Amino acid sequence: MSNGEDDAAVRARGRRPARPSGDDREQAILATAERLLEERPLSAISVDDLARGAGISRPTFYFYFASKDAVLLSLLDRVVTEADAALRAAFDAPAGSPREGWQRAISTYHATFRAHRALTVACAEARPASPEVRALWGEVFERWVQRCATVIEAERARGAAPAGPPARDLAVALLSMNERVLYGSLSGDGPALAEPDVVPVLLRVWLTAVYGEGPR
Amino acid sequence: MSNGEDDAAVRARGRRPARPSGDDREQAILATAERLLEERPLSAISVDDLARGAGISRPTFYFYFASKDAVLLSLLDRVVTEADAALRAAFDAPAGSPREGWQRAISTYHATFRAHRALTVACAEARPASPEVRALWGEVFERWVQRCATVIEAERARGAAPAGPPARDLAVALLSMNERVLYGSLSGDGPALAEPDVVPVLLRVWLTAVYGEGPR
DNA sequence: GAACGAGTCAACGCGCTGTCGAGAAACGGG
DNA sequence: CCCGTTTCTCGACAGCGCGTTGACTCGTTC
Repeated sequence: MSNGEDDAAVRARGRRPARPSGDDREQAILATAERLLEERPLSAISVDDLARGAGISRPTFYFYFASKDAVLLSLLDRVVTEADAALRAAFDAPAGSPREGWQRAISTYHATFRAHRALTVACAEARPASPEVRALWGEVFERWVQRCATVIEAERARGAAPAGPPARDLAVALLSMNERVLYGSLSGDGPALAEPDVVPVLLRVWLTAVYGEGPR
Repeated sequence: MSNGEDDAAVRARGRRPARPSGDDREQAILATAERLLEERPLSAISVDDLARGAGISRPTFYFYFASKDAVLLSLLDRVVTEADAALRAAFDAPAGSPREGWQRAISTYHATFRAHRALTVACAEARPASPEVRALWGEVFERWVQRCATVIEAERARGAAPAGPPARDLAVALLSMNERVLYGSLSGDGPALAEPDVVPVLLRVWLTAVYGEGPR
């Protein structure tokens, strides 16, 4: 949800009514996690690594986070909020044709996650194992699906795009493509698109899928 | 590679020169793995579960497989070989237009992996952690990319498809879409396409991407 | 019948996770 | 100024899953 409640509100009402000493530790853990993720996957990072990196002992770690995954979730929450805001801005930007809107959205999506490569890859890999990560990602994905579907329907309504599969289905397929292609290109695993080619190729597929005639 | 060497050749030259008793155990382990994967993810299945399910003790398991992942790899190898053969057949089938070829290929892809839902999902989830799984999947993926790229180039050469991004890049993007959409629909996680909609929607995107004009 | 190799398992060591209970350190009211 | 309360800290424990070791059985082979 990226509500920030699990972070801020709990902080306010529960812990830390006056003293600000332990907040640093929490930040230190997050920073350590981000740093270690640059060099190895989450599965190769133990709670002990995180704790030592933050200058505390392992049990103390559990005072701040329920698990390793909770740290990742907290990190993901920030990035996802950032991405969502950037994406909303890209869509709502007044200037240019709708096609330029797609272009802006795809570049923004790509740029945001590329700026947090290690975290993005780690989350993609943790998703199957962590219900929370799955839920959080599912929510933003659903939001983007709806946003895209709305735009597609608007384009169809004004006659700019032809009829086709349900706009929602198209959006799911295309966003899935973005996700997988981006992951491949960031993780460097297997056959992947080279960095500079990612956006133009994705854009091309989006444009033909949205504006192209179906089988004639 | 699905070369079968790690399975068959090693079997022939190393172990089992005469006695056939232990082969059943190996099959029992594979069968147990496939059965247990129907009900829970690989991460929730221990080597002990596999061993007990096959009626042997845990150390004995290691006589047959190097690890849990090796079992999965062995299972994946079979499915991937099957999928590759089916896909090759779909492409090489003489009848119909090239567009029908795409349709056959996508349905075949979908049908094959759907028939092994649990295994497919497990492999997708194990891929980040297992270099062998990653390598095997990477190989078949690359093979499919090349096959698709070849067809796209042929279509362009005969004037049926317009110029566009490098055929290889297009193939990577579209196959990535297939992979992610199929995984989503099989794992039932997050926003996904409903089973019957998967093939038509994917096909539509493929056709517009390959045959549609780019931004005009 | 000795030597060999396939197959089997109890027992071990390791690294990881998460928890418990006993403290130290800071506040807040009497 | 002391005392209870809350925040924070960690040593030590319990448990699980992995992969290995070493010894033991049993059929085969020479």
